[in-house]
Amino acid sequence: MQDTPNRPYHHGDLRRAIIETALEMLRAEANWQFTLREVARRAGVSHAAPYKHFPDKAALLAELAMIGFDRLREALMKAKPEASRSLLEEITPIARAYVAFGTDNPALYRLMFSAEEGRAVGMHLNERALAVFEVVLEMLGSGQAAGNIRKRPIRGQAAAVWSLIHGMTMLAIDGLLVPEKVGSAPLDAALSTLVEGLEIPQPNT
Amino acid sequence: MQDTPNRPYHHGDLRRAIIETALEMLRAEANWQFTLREVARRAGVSHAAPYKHFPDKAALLAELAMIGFDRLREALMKAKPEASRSLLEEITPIARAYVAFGTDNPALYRLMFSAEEGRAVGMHLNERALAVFEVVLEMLGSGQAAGNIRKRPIRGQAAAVWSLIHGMTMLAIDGLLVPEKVGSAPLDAALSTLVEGLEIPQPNT
DNA sequence: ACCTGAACACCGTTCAAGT
DNA sequence: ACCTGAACACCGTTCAAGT
Repeated sequence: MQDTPNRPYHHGDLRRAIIETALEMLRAEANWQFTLREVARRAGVSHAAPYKHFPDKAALLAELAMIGFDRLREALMKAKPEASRSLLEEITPIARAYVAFGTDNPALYRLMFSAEEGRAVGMHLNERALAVFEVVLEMLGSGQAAGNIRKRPIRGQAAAVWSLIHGMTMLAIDGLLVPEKVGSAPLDAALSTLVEGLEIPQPNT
Repeated sequence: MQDTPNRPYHHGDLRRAIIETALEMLRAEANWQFTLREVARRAGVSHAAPYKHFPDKAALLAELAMIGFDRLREALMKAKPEASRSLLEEITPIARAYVAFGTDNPALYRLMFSAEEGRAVGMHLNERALAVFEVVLEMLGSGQAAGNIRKRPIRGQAAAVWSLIHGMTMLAIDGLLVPEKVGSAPLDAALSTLVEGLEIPQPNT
């Protein structure tokens, strides 16, 4: 696919090719044992070539994880509704987009949260992950300002929202939170429980 | 440790020894690349010996994961308070015990939720995992019966509780939900948000 | 400056042979 | 019935050598 018929000795942009090949393979198979050699093989280069562009396997994984976080953040921002009357209307599409990102890209999502090495190396992985947290934070901030949300420490509320959605995504990927096992539409049900804890109680409760 | 000085040719109870050695190693190092050969080495047997007791590496991982779920369930039941006046009083010690289990045994906890193979093999891993879900379910059931909890579909509420606590545990293990980064005492803050969504609104809100 | 091929130290898994 | 040792096909990583 990315190897030209008369591929020259020098690839041209092997770095990008490696990343794209890896992302493709992550998308294709959910339970794939990530292998540097296989990535190189499919990119059409020797297994030693990647080492000219990444210090080691962990560095590539960290890079992929960062891309994953960036994409997740974009997906969340795109899902953000223009205007919304209630918190549930605001939070539901974002939460849906989040879980959908995870279940559509299970291997990548897992990778994003298991790159221990990448995190230890001191790369910008943590910051990228916390950028997702910021999206949640902003949403809650505007909700509090609009008077839709209980006045509580906002970082605590954000921790609750992120934890719940991240946990649900993980359980969904693991096949543990599917309708047959846990009741129908677990996302919506869990979400409304969460929203009831965030929003200011209405008279008709 | 578990290899006697004059160990005979036949180990006696190698199956148990392998499991215990593996658990020990999981406890010792948080970011350990699980290696069948290293387990065998530390158990004092050849690297082929484990294959007489487990069909393959995935089977051993699945077994360890099941043990992990059993221990988690025990820890939760032990943490369950005798009597409790409010939902927060009931749920807080359980949630604390859950997160503590994860942060105390990060490698094992990760393993429990990443044994894709073990789940596919059709072992009883899923059932063991869902037994944890049952603990949450029971707690909410008694809470609803006592009139502490909003009358909502209970499986949805349980999905919210398990997702939030699982997500928080994972984020804590990943070092993403620590006080410095996310505000102080994220567990307590998130928990009170969740509890506000579960319990029937009090007049003094 | 970028890539290859051989080499090294590891894995998981199998299988004939040992006790 | 249970364990070992050699063997096979794989990895990640390094390094001299090629273009």
